[in-house]
Amino acid sequence: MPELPEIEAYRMLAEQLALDRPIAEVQAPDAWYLKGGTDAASLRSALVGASLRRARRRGKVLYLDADPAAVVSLRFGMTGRLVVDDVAGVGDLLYSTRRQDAVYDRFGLVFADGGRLVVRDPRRLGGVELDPAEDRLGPDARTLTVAELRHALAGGSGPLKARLMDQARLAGIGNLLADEILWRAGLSPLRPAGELTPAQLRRLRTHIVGTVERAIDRGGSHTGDLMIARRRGGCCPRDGTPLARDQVGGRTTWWCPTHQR
DNA sequence: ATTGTGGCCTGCCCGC
DNA sequence: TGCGGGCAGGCCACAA
Repeated sequence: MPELPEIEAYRMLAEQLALDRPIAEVQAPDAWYLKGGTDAASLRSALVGASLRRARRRGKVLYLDADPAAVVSLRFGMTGRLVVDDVAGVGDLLYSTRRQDAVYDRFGLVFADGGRLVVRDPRRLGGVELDPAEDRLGPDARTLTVAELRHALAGGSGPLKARLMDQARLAGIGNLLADEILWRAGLSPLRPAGELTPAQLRRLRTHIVGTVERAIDRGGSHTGDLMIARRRGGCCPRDGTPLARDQVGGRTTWWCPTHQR
């Protein structure tokens, strides 16, 4: 599903293909998909005649900066893709259908040249917002510092994994990346978030940034080394221990009780 | 304030 | 072989 690495691919696609093309039409056929009080009329008013100048990303949110000034945020849930001129930002998406069907188009910008930027999301778990509040998200996981991580985890009594996936504290980590990061860092997903030693904090920060960067290079959050074992009967690729399967933060969590402490 | 839970959405997989 | 109940999880509303 789209986590930070997939959204980064979408951002690059938008930067490559969608900038500086005057917008002729806004397609917003699904009012449910418009969030934060946004409606189709306000989107048209802000965007028709404008052009996109920049595509930014913070965590799992893609921001399109338009000129005259307007910002559109795109969230992709777990099955959303970005498609520009029929070029998809990523290939297969875990848990999403491979069908490329226009009935799943939830939002679109039609350019004056006839091309199109589309959010294609079968399960409608994503959303579009005009001029969103961007400070609802924590610092981006790709460029996370130790100080930022310390602050994100401070005072937390809940499980470490739940904090890592809290987008308001740390933006970009989803369920698959969280499992992979904690597995690589050798930390239990269940340990209290606020009780890491300075050395563990540094180690975790290294693995967050490193795992994210590697997933971007390798083409997605499903490319981690733990992923092949993330199934019933799966064993730890590092030490062969049968993996534990728990619900942590409401999410299915696969982890190694031997080397994750 | 923080933490936990349920529901939304839909395609697909597994077991009967 | 066909069918239907779970399952997947990002995110939000809500409860404690």
